[in-house]
Amino acid sequence: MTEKSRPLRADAARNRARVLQVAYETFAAEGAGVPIDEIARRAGVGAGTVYRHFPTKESLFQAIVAERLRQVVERAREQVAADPGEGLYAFLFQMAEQGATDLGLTEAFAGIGFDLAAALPDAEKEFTGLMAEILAQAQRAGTVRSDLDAADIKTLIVGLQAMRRFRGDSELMRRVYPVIRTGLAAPGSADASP
Amino acid sequence: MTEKSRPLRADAARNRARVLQVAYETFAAEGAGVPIDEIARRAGVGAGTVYRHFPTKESLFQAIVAERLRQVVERAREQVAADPGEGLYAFLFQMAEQGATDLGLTEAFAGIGFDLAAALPDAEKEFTGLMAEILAQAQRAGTVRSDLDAADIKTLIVGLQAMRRFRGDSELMRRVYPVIRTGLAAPGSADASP
DNA sequence: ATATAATCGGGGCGCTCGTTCCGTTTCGGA
DNA sequence: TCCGAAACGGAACGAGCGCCCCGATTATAT
Repeated sequence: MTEKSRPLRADAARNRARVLQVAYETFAAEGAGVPIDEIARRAGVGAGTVYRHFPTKESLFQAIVAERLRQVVERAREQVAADPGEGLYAFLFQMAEQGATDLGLTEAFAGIGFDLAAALPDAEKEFTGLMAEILAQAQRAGTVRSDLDAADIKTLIVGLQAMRRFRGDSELMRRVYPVIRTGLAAPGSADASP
Repeated sequence: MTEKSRPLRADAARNRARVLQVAYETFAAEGAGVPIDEIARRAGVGAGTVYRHFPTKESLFQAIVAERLRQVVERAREQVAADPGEGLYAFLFQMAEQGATDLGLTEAFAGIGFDLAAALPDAEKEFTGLMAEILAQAQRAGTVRSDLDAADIKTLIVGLQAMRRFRGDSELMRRVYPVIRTGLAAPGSADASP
C-alpha cells in the first residue's frame, strides 16, 4: 500500500550508498550543521542527487541516526549478555566515548535540533526499553544502586557525552569516570567507596 | 592609551542599558542563536543602534557572559565562605541549574560556538582559580575525594548543565544529583556510600 | 532658541544554506 | 544497436542573518 519501490538503477544505488557513507562520516566528525552541498561534494555527486534519495536534509540525518542506533543497541545486547553486572558500566562509558567520535548521534541524543522520540519513535522506544533492561540486570546483580530508572541513565549518558566532547583527550576522563562509577555503585558493592 | 571614552549622551546610555538587559534575557532563554534584529526589536531600538554600542554580535554576547561570570564568581565566594565543606556541592548544583535558566552562559561554558578562554582570558583564569580554591577547601574539609583537580570540576559542570538542559524538570534531577555527590565524596565521609 | 554634533532607525548588501528545476547524460531492456 | 526512462549535476531561487550606510532626529552647550 505504501509504495511500489521498483529496484534502483545500478548507478543510483551506488550513489545512494556513497552519500550515506560520506554523510555518516561527516555528521559524525562535524555534527548536523554541515551543509548538504558539502556532503554532496565529498561524495562526488551533485546536490540534486542527494535530494532525490533523501527529500530533505533532516531525512538524511534521520536515516543515519536510525542506523547508528541499531548498531548501538546490538552492541549493548552483546555486552550485557557477556556480563550482566558490568554491562551497564561498559555501555555507559562506551556511549560517553561517542561524544568524541560521533557528534551527530550525540546531538540527536541530547535533543539538539532534532527530536529523537518524535522522528524515530520505534527506535527510541527500543533504546529506552534496552536501558531499562540493562539497568535491571545490573541492579539484580547488585552492582548498581536500586533507586534509579532508565530515564536517569539516559540523562547520565547525555551528561557524559557532553563531558567527553568538552574534554578532547580521553586520558583526561580517567578521573571522571570513576566518580560516576562510584556514584552509581550499590552500597556495599565492590565499587562503593569504603 | 586605549580610548578617550567621553561620557555617553543620556539617550545613548539608556539605549545601551536596555539592549544589554534585553540581550541578557534573550540569550539566557534562547541561546546565542537569536538574531540581533530580534534583540533590537525587543529592546525597542533599531539594529544600527545595537551595532553602535557593540561592534559585533559576538562582542555583545561576550559582554553579557563577562557580567554573568562576575556574578557567578561572587556568589561562589560567598557560598564557600559560609561552609567550606559544602561549598563545592552547593556551587556545582547551582551551576547545574543554570543549564535550565541561562542557556547562553551554558553554551559559552561548554565551548559551543564561543571560546571562553580566548575571548575572556582574565575571567576564565579567575574562574578556574576559584574552582581550584573551592575544591581545595572541600578536600581539606574532608568532604571531597582528593584525586580530583579544577579541570575535573569544570568537566563535571559541563556535564551537569547538559543533563539539566536535557531534563526540563528539576524534580527529575533529584536522583541524579545524589549519584554525583556520592561519586565525589571522600571515602569515609558522610556522603560516601556505606 | 539655535547650531552642532551625537545618535537613531531601518532599508539594503553580501553571504550561507536548504531546496528546486531542467537541460544533459547514462542505464538497461528490446 | 537503439531508444525511452531514469538519474545526474549544478545553476538558481528564496529565506535568514550579520553588518553597514545615510538621511532623519534629538540632546546639549551656548
